[in-house]
Amino acid sequence: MAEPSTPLRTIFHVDMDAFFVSVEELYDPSLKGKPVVVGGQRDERGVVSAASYAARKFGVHSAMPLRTAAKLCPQAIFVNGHMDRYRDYSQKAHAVLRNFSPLVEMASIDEAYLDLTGTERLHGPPLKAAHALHAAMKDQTQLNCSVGIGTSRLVAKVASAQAKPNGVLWVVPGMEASLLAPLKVGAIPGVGKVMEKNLHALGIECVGDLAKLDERFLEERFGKWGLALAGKSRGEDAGGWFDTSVGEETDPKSISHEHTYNEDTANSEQLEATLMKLSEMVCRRLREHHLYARTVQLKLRDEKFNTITRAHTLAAPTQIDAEIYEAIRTLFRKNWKPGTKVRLLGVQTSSFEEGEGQMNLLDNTKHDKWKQALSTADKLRDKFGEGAVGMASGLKSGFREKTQENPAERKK
DNA sequence: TCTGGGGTCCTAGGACCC
DNA sequence: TCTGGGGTCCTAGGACCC
Repeated sequence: MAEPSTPLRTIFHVDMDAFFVSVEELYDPSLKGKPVVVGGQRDERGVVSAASYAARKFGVHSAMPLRTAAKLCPQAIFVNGHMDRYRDYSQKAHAVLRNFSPLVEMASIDEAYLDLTGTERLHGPPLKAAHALHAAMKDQTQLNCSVGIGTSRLVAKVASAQAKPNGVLWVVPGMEASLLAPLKVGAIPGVGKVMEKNLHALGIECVGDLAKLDERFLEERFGKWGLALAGKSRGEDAGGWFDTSVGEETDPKSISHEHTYNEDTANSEQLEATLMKLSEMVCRRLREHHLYARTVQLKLRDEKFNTITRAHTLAAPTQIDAEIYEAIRTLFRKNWKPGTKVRLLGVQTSSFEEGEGQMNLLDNTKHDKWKQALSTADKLRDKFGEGAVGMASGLKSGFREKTQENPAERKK
Protein backbone atom coordinates (compact mmCIF):
# COMPACT_ATOMS: atom_id res chain seq x y z
CA MET A 1 0.00 0.00 0.00
CA ALA A 2 1.21 3.47 -0.80
CA GLU A 3 1.05 5.27 2.51
CA PRO A 4 1.85 8.95 2.55
CA SER A 5 5.39 8.83 3.79
CA THR A 6 5.20 9.84 7.42
CA PRO A 7 8.55 8.67 8.76
CA LEU A 8 8.44 5.97 11.40
CA ARG A 9 8.90 7.35 14.86
CA THR A 10 11.46 6.06 17.33
CA ILE A 11 9.90 6.28 20.78
CA PHE A 12 11.69 5.32 23.99
CA HIS A 13 9.84 4.49 27.18
CA VAL A 14 12.11 4.69 30.20
CA ASP A 15 10.83 3.15 33.41
CA MET A 16 12.77 3.24 36.67
CA ASP A 17 13.05 -0.17 38.36
CA ALA A 18 11.30 -0.47 41.74
CA PHE A 19 11.79 3.28 41.98
CA PHE A 20 10.66 4.10 45.53
CA VAL A 21 12.44 1.06 46.95
CA SER A 22 15.65 1.82 45.06
CA VAL A 23 15.71 5.41 46.33
CA GLU A 24 15.18 4.20 49.89
CA GLU A 25 18.11 1.81 49.43
CA LEU A 26 20.34 4.75 48.54
CA TYR A 27 19.45 6.34 51.89
CA ASP A 28 19.80 3.05 53.77
CA PRO A 29 22.04 0.52 51.97
CA SER A 30 21.24 -2.13 54.57
CA LEU A 31 17.87 -2.54 52.82
CA LYS A 32 19.53 -3.91 49.71
CA GLY A 33 18.39 -7.36 48.63
CA LYS A 34 15.86 -7.61 51.46
CA PRO A 35 12.07 -7.76 51.22
CA VAL A 36 11.10 -4.10 51.53
CA VAL A 37 7.63 -2.55 51.43
CA VAL A 38 7.28 1.21 50.94
CA GLY A 39 4.07 2.98 51.88
CA GLY A 40 3.61 2.75 55.63
CA GLN A 41 3.86 0.49 58.66
CA ARG A 42 2.56 -3.06 58.78
CA ASP A 43 -0.44 -2.30 61.00
CA GLU A 44 -1.49 0.94 59.30
CA ARG A 45 -4.44 1.75 57.12
CA GLY A 46 -3.08 2.15 53.65
CA VAL A 47 -1.65 0.32 50.70
CA VAL A 48 1.73 -0.67 49.32
CA SER A 49 3.30 2.04 47.15
CA ALA A 50 6.18 -0.14 46.05
CA ALA A 51 7.69 -3.52 46.91
CA SER A 52 11.24 -4.74 46.38
CA TYR A 53 11.78 -7.72 44.11
CA ALA A 54 12.53 -9.85 47.17
CA ALA A 55 9.13 -8.91 48.63
CA ARG A 56 7.35 -9.51 45.33
CA LYS A 57 8.43 -13.15 45.53
CA PHE A 58 5.96 -13.50 48.39
CA GLY A 59 3.11 -12.12 46.32
CA VAL A 60 3.37 -8.56 47.62
CA HIS A 61 2.61 -5.91 45.01
CA SER A 62 1.69 -2.25 44.87
CA ALA A 63 -1.88 -1.19 45.74
CA MET A 64 -2.17 -4.14 48.12
CA PRO A 65 -3.32 -3.27 51.68
CA LEU A 66 -0.31 -3.00 54.02
CA ARG A 67 -1.88 -5.46 56.43
CA THR A 68 -2.23 -8.04 53.68
CA ALA A 69 1.41 -7.54 52.71
CA ALA A 70 2.42 -8.10 56.34
CA LYS A 71 0.58 -11.42 56.39
CA LEU A 72 2.11 -12.60 53.14
CA CYS A 73 5.61 -11.56 54.10
CA PRO A 74 6.01 -11.15 57.88
CA GLN A 75 9.76 -10.64 57.63
CA ALA A 76 9.39 -7.64 55.29
CA ILE A 77 10.79 -4.29 56.33
CA PHE A 78 8.11 -1.61 56.19
CA VAL A 79 9.24 1.89 55.26
CA ASN A 80 7.27 5.13 55.16
CA GLY A 81 7.24 6.89 51.80
CA HIS A 82 9.30 10.05 51.25
CA MET A 83 7.81 11.87 48.28
CA ASP A 84 10.34 14.69 48.50
CA ARG A 85 13.16 12.20 47.97
CA TYR A 86 11.42 10.61 45.00
CA ARG A 87 10.77 13.99 43.43
CA ASP A 88 14.45 14.84 43.79
CA TYR A 89 15.53 11.67 42.04
CA SER A 90 12.82 12.05 39.43
CA GLN A 91 14.32 15.41 38.53
CA LYS A 92 17.78 13.91 38.34
CA ALA A 93 16.50 11.25 35.97
CA HIS A 94 14.73 13.90 33.91
CA ALA A 95 18.01 15.78 33.54
CA VAL A 96 19.76 12.64 32.28
CA LEU A 97 17.02 12.09 29.68
CA ARG A 98 17.15 15.66 28.43
CA ASN A 99 20.72 15.02 27.33
CA PHE A 100 19.39 12.52 24.82
CA SER A 101 16.47 14.43 23.35
CA PRO A 102 14.69 17.74 23.87
CA LEU A 103 11.45 15.80 23.40
CA VAL A 104 11.08 14.33 26.87
CA GLU A 105 7.82 13.87 28.67
CA MET A 106 7.61 12.64 32.25
CA ALA A 107 4.52 10.44 32.27
CA SER A 108 4.70 10.02 36.04
CA ILE A 109 7.28 10.32 38.78
CA ASP A 110 9.18 7.24 37.58
CA GLU A 111 8.64 6.94 33.84
CA ALA A 112 9.16 9.02 30.74
CA TYR A 113 8.71 9.01 26.98
CA LEU A 114 11.40 10.27 24.62
CA ASP A 115 11.11 10.87 20.92
CA LEU A 116 14.45 9.99 19.30
CA THR A 117 13.18 10.01 15.74
CA GLY A 118 15.95 11.11 13.39
CA THR A 119 18.75 11.13 15.95
CA GLU A 120 20.76 8.26 14.44
CA ARG A 121 23.54 10.55 13.33
CA LEU A 122 23.90 11.80 16.86
CA HIS A 123 23.22 8.70 18.96
CA GLY A 124 23.64 5.81 16.55
CA PRO A 125 21.06 3.07 16.12
CA PRO A 126 18.31 2.70 18.77
CA LEU A 127 19.97 -0.08 20.77
CA LYS A 128 23.22 1.81 21.01
CA ALA A 129 21.41 4.93 22.19
CA ALA A 130 19.44 2.87 24.70
CA HIS A 131 22.53 1.32 26.21
CA ALA A 132 24.21 4.70 26.45
CA LEU A 133 21.12 6.09 28.15
CA HIS A 134 20.95 3.14 30.50
CA ALA A 135 24.60 3.59 31.50
CA ALA A 136 24.25 7.36 31.93
CA MET A 137 21.24 6.83 34.20
CA LYS A 138 23.15 4.41 36.41
CA ASP A 139 26.18 6.67 36.47
CA GLN A 140 24.36 9.90 37.30
CA THR A 141 21.56 8.67 39.57
CA GLN A 142 22.82 5.27 40.81
CA LEU A 143 19.45 3.88 39.74
CA ASN A 144 18.47 1.10 37.38
CA CYS A 145 15.92 1.61 34.65
CA SER A 146 14.42 -0.40 31.84
CA VAL A 147 14.09 0.91 28.31
CA GLY A 148 11.53 -0.06 25.69
CA ILE A 149 11.87 1.10 22.11
CA GLY A 150 9.12 1.07 19.51
CA THR A 151 7.36 2.96 16.76
CA SER A 152 4.60 4.11 19.14
CA ARG A 153 4.23 5.06 22.78
CA LEU A 154 2.17 1.97 23.33
CA VAL A 155 4.74 -0.44 21.93
CA ALA A 156 7.58 1.31 23.75
CA LYS A 157 5.71 1.04 27.04
CA VAL A 158 4.84 -2.61 26.62
CA ALA A 159 8.45 -3.27 25.61
CA SER A 160 9.89 -1.62 28.72
CA ALA A 161 7.63 -3.78 30.89
CA GLN A 162 8.95 -6.86 29.08
CA ALA A 163 12.53 -5.66 29.53
CA LYS A 164 12.27 -5.42 33.31
CA PRO A 165 14.28 -5.53 35.40
CA ASN A 166 17.25 -3.52 34.27
CA GLY A 167 16.95 -4.37 30.58
CA VAL A 168 16.55 -2.93 27.13
CA LEU A 169 14.14 -4.16 24.46
CA TRP A 170 13.85 -2.89 20.92
CA VAL A 171 10.77 -3.86 18.94
CA VAL A 172 11.94 -3.76 15.36
CA PRO A 173 9.50 -1.90 13.09
CA GLY A 174 7.05 -4.39 11.64
CA MET A 175 7.23 -6.74 14.63
CA GLU A 176 4.70 -4.87 16.76
CA ALA A 177 1.80 -7.28 16.27
CA SER A 178 3.96 -10.33 16.99
CA LEU A 179 5.18 -8.82 20.24
CA LEU A 180 1.66 -8.03 21.40
CA ALA A 181 -0.29 -11.07 20.16
CA PRO A 182 0.64 -13.57 22.92
CA LEU A 183 0.17 -11.07 25.79
CA LYS A 184 -2.93 -11.02 27.99
CA VAL A 185 -5.31 -8.17 27.11
CA GLY A 186 -4.61 -6.66 30.54
CA ALA A 187 -1.09 -5.87 29.33
CA ILE A 188 -2.49 -3.08 27.16
CA PRO A 189 -2.24 0.21 29.07
CA GLY A 190 -5.79 1.35 29.73
CA VAL A 191 -7.25 -2.13 30.02
CA GLY A 192 -7.93 -2.65 33.69
CA LYS A 193 -9.96 -5.11 35.73
CA VAL A 194 -13.35 -4.12 34.37
CA MET A 195 -12.44 -4.05 30.70
CA GLU A 196 -10.51 -7.26 31.09
CA LYS A 197 -13.56 -8.98 32.53
CA ASN A 198 -15.76 -7.66 29.74
CA LEU A 199 -13.35 -8.99 27.17
CA HIS A 200 -13.02 -12.35 28.88
CA ALA A 201 -16.78 -12.66 28.78
CA LEU A 202 -16.49 -12.44 25.00
CA GLY A 203 -13.86 -15.15 24.94
CA ILE A 204 -11.02 -12.71 24.34
CA GLU A 205 -7.96 -13.63 26.38
CA CYS A 206 -4.91 -12.29 24.61
CA VAL A 207 -4.14 -9.36 22.36
CA GLY A 208 -4.01 -11.64 19.34
CA ASP A 209 -7.69 -12.53 19.85
CA LEU A 210 -8.47 -8.85 19.96
CA ALA A 211 -6.59 -8.08 16.76
CA LYS A 212 -8.63 -10.65 14.88
CA LEU A 213 -11.94 -9.00 15.71
CA ASP A 214 -13.86 -6.62 13.49
CA GLU A 215 -13.31 -3.01 14.50
CA ARG A 216 -17.00 -2.22 14.09
CA PHE A 217 -17.92 -4.94 16.51
CA LEU A 218 -15.64 -3.47 19.18
CA GLU A 219 -16.96 0.02 18.53
CA GLU A 220 -20.56 -1.13 18.83
CA ARG A 221 -19.79 -2.93 22.02
CA PHE A 222 -17.52 -0.45 23.79
CA GLY A 223 -18.00 2.84 21.96
CA LYS A 224 -15.08 5.15 21.38
CA TRP A 225 -12.93 3.00 23.61
CA GLY A 226 -13.60 -0.11 21.56
CA LEU A 227 -12.34 1.57 18.44
CA ALA A 228 -9.18 2.71 20.20
CA LEU A 229 -8.71 -0.81 21.51
CA ALA A 230 -8.72 -2.26 18.01
CA GLY A 231 -5.89 0.08 17.05
CA LYS A 232 -3.96 -0.71 20.21
CA SER A 233 -4.10 -4.42 19.52
CA ARG A 234 -2.05 -3.65 16.40
CA GLY A 235 0.38 -1.45 18.32
CA GLU A 236 -1.00 1.92 17.27
CA ASP A 237 -1.34 4.90 19.57
CA ALA A 238 -5.05 5.01 18.88
CA GLY A 239 -7.08 7.69 20.56
CA GLY A 240 -6.74 9.94 23.57
CA TRP A 241 -3.52 10.97 25.17
CA PHE A 242 -1.48 8.21 23.54
CA ASP A 243 -2.05 9.83 20.18
CA THR A 244 -0.33 13.08 21.11
CA SER A 245 3.24 13.83 20.15
CA VAL A 246 5.91 13.52 22.80
CA GLY A 247 6.50 16.96 24.21
CA GLU A 248 7.00 19.01 27.31
CA GLU A 249 4.76 19.01 30.34
CA THR A 250 1.47 20.88 30.35
CA ASP A 251 -0.29 22.65 33.19
CA PRO A 252 -2.23 20.41 35.57
CA LYS A 253 -5.99 20.05 35.03
CA SER A 254 -6.79 19.56 38.69
CA ILE A 255 -5.06 19.92 42.04
CA SER A 256 -6.26 18.00 45.09
CA HIS A 257 -5.40 16.70 48.51
CA GLU A 258 -7.19 14.11 50.57
CA HIS A 259 -6.78 12.48 53.94
CA THR A 260 -7.84 9.14 55.35
CA TYR A 261 -8.12 9.04 59.13
CA ASN A 262 -6.41 6.29 61.02
CA GLU A 263 -9.73 5.97 62.79
CA ASP A 264 -13.08 7.06 61.40
CA THR A 265 -14.44 10.14 63.11
CA ALA A 266 -17.71 12.02 63.46
CA ASN A 267 -16.18 14.95 65.34
CA SER A 268 -17.27 17.98 63.34
CA GLU A 269 -14.53 20.23 64.68
CA GLN A 270 -11.91 17.75 63.68
CA LEU A 271 -13.51 17.26 60.27
CA GLU A 272 -13.68 20.97 59.52
CA ALA A 273 -10.13 21.46 60.74
CA THR A 274 -9.01 18.82 58.28
CA LEU A 275 -10.89 20.53 55.47
CA MET A 276 -9.19 23.80 56.32
CA LYS A 277 -5.79 22.17 56.27
CA LEU A 278 -6.50 20.45 52.97
CA SER A 279 -7.77 23.72 51.49
CA GLU A 280 -4.54 25.43 52.54
CA MET A 281 -2.42 22.72 50.98
CA VAL A 282 -4.36 22.90 47.72
CA CYS A 283 -4.20 26.70 47.56
CA ARG A 284 -0.50 26.69 48.21
CA ARG A 285 -0.01 24.53 45.15
CA LEU A 286 -2.34 26.70 43.10
CA ARG A 287 -0.10 29.65 43.92
CA GLU A 288 3.03 27.70 43.03
CA HIS A 289 1.54 27.01 39.61
CA HIS A 290 0.14 30.55 39.27
CA LEU A 291 -3.31 29.08 38.76
CA TYR A 292 -6.76 30.23 39.82
CA ALA A 293 -9.52 27.67 40.27
CA ARG A 294 -13.20 28.12 39.48
CA THR A 295 -14.48 24.73 40.57
CA VAL A 296 -14.15 23.34 44.08
CA GLN A 297 -15.00 19.75 44.91
CA LEU A 298 -15.52 18.00 48.24
CA LYS A 299 -14.96 14.27 48.63
CA LEU A 300 -16.54 12.37 51.49
CA ARG A 301 -16.10 8.70 52.32
CA ASP A 302 -17.95 7.09 55.19
CA GLU A 303 -17.00 4.11 57.34
CA LYS A 304 -18.71 1.75 54.91
CA PHE A 305 -16.53 3.09 52.13
CA ASN A 306 -19.45 4.83 50.40
CA THR A 307 -17.94 7.77 48.58
CA ILE A 308 -19.58 10.88 47.22
CA THR A 309 -18.26 14.00 45.53
CA ARG A 310 -19.99 17.37 45.55
CA ALA A 311 -18.83 20.28 43.44
CA HIS A 312 -19.45 24.01 43.32
CA THR A 313 -18.37 26.49 40.68
CA LEU A 314 -17.41 29.93 41.93
CA ALA A 315 -18.40 33.21 40.31
CA ALA A 316 -14.73 34.17 40.01
CA PRO A 317 -11.59 32.01 40.04
CA THR A 318 -9.43 32.13 43.16
CA GLN A 319 -6.29 30.81 44.85
CA ILE A 320 -7.11 32.18 48.29
CA ASP A 321 -7.39 29.73 51.19
CA ALA A 322 -10.36 31.41 52.84
CA GLU A 323 -12.42 31.48 49.65
CA ILE A 324 -11.80 27.83 48.81
CA TYR A 325 -12.39 26.76 52.38
CA GLU A 326 -15.61 28.75 52.57
CA ALA A 327 -16.99 26.91 49.53
CA ILE A 328 -15.79 23.55 50.82
CA ARG A 329 -17.29 24.08 54.26
CA THR A 330 -20.63 24.98 52.72
CA LEU A 331 -20.58 21.81 50.64
CA PHE A 332 -19.59 19.81 53.70
CA ARG A 333 -22.36 21.18 55.90
CA LYS A 334 -24.89 20.49 53.17
CA ASN A 335 -23.80 16.91 52.64
CA TRP A 336 -22.61 15.55 55.96
CA LYS A 337 -25.17 14.25 58.40
CA PRO A 338 -23.94 14.95 61.93
CA GLY A 339 -23.09 11.72 63.68
CA THR A 340 -22.01 9.92 60.53
CA LYS A 341 -18.49 8.59 60.83
CA VAL A 342 -16.10 9.78 58.17
CA ARG A 343 -13.19 7.77 56.80
CA LEU A 344 -11.84 10.20 54.20
CA LEU A 345 -12.08 13.85 53.26
CA GLY A 346 -10.81 15.40 50.05
CA VAL A 347 -10.54 18.85 48.49
CA GLN A 348 -10.11 19.18 44.75
CA THR A 349 -9.88 22.26 42.53
CA SER A 350 -10.22 22.44 38.76
CA SER A 351 -11.36 24.65 35.85
CA PHE A 352 -8.18 26.67 36.06
CA GLU A 353 -7.58 30.12 34.67
CA GLU A 354 -4.24 31.87 34.59
CA GLY A 355 -5.49 35.15 36.05
CA GLU A 356 -8.04 35.95 38.69
CA GLY A 357 -10.33 37.90 36.35
CA GLN A 358 -11.60 41.26 37.51
CA MET A 359 -12.83 41.82 41.04
CA ASN A 360 -14.99 44.64 42.08
CA LEU A 361 -13.03 47.57 43.42
CA LEU A 362 -14.33 47.45 46.98
CA ASP A 363 -13.11 43.94 47.53
CA ASN A 364 -9.74 44.80 46.18
CA THR A 365 -7.95 45.94 49.33
CA LYS A 366 -9.12 43.05 51.42
CA HIS A 367 -8.15 40.71 48.64
CA ASP A 368 -4.66 42.17 48.33
CA LYS A 369 -4.05 41.85 52.04
CA TRP A 370 -4.92 38.20 51.86
CA LYS A 371 -2.57 37.67 48.98
CA GLN A 372 0.28 39.29 50.84
CA ALA A 373 -0.33 37.29 53.99
CA LEU A 374 -0.47 34.06 52.04
CA SER A 375 2.75 34.65 50.20
CA THR A 376 4.45 35.30 53.54
CA ALA A 377 3.00 32.08 54.91
CA ASP A 378 4.26 30.14 51.89
CA LYS A 379 7.76 31.40 52.51
CA LEU A 380 7.61 30.37 56.16
CA ARG A 381 6.50 26.91 55.17
CA ASP A 382 9.36 26.68 52.71
CA LYS A 383 11.71 27.41 55.55
CA PHE A 384 10.23 25.55 58.50
CA GLY A 385 8.03 22.89 56.99
CA GLU A 386 4.38 22.31 56.33
CA GLY A 387 3.31 22.45 59.97
CA ALA A 388 4.71 25.93 60.58
CA VAL A 389 1.73 28.07 59.60
CA GLY A 390 -2.00 27.56 59.55
CA MET A 391 -5.22 29.51 59.68
CA ALA A 392 -6.76 29.76 63.12
CA SER A 393 -8.43 26.44 63.88
CA GLY A 394 -6.58 24.52 61.20
CA LEU A 395 -3.95 23.79 63.77
CA LYS A 396 -6.23 22.81 66.54
CA SER A 397 -7.00 19.21 65.99
CA GLY A 398 -7.28 16.22 63.86
CA PHE A 399 -4.91 16.55 61.03
CA ARG A 400 -1.68 16.59 62.90
CA GLU A 401 -1.62 12.90 63.64
CA LYS A 402 -0.14 12.24 60.24
CA THR A 403 1.24 15.47 58.85
CA GLN A 404 3.47 16.13 61.80
CA GLU A 405 6.92 15.20 60.76
CA ASN A 406 9.56 13.80 62.98
CA PRO A 407 11.77 16.84 63.66
CA ALA A 408 14.85 14.66 63.56
CA GLU A 409 14.11 13.85 59.95
CA ARG A 410 14.02 17.42 58.75
CA LYS A 411 17.53 18.61 58.58
CA LYS A 412 19.35 18.99 55.28
C1' DT B 1 -7.43 -8.83 51.44
C1' DC B 2 -10.31 -4.47 53.74
C1' DT B 3 -9.25 -1.19 50.60
C1' DG B 4 -3.76 5.64 50.00
C1' DG B 5 -3.12 9.68 47.40
C1' DG B 6 -2.35 12.06 43.32
C1' DG B 7 -3.84 12.47 38.86
C1' DT B 8 -6.36 11.85 33.68
C1' DC B 9 -10.14 10.92 30.74
C1' DC B 10 -14.92 9.53 29.59
C1' DT B 11 -20.01 9.28 30.03
C1' DA B 12 -24.43 10.79 30.99
C1' DG B 13 -28.06 13.74 32.48
C1' DG B 14 -30.02 18.26 33.47
C1' DA B 15 -30.19 23.28 32.96
C1' DC B 16 -30.26 26.86 29.98
C1' DC B 17 -29.98 29.38 25.62
C1' DC B 18 -30.95 30.06 20.77
C1' DT C 1 -50.03 24.78 22.79
C1' DC C 2 -47.32 21.15 21.58
C1' DT C 3 -42.80 20.62 21.01
C1' DG C 4 -37.29 20.35 17.55
C1' DG C 5 -32.67 20.06 18.08
C1' DG C 6 -27.92 21.77 18.88
C1' DG C 7 -24.43 23.71 21.89
C1' DT C 8 -22.36 24.68 26.23
C1' DC C 9 -21.80 24.50 31.04
C1' DC C 10 -22.13 22.05 35.22
C1' DT C 11 -22.32 18.00 38.18
C1' DA C 12 -21.61 13.01 39.66
C1' DG C 13 -19.59 8.88 39.11
C1' DG C 14 -16.42 5.54 37.49
C1' DA C 15 -12.36 3.26 35.04
C1' DC C 16 -7.75 3.53 34.94
C1' DC C 17 -2.68 4.68 35.89
C1' DC C 18 1.50 5.02 39.00
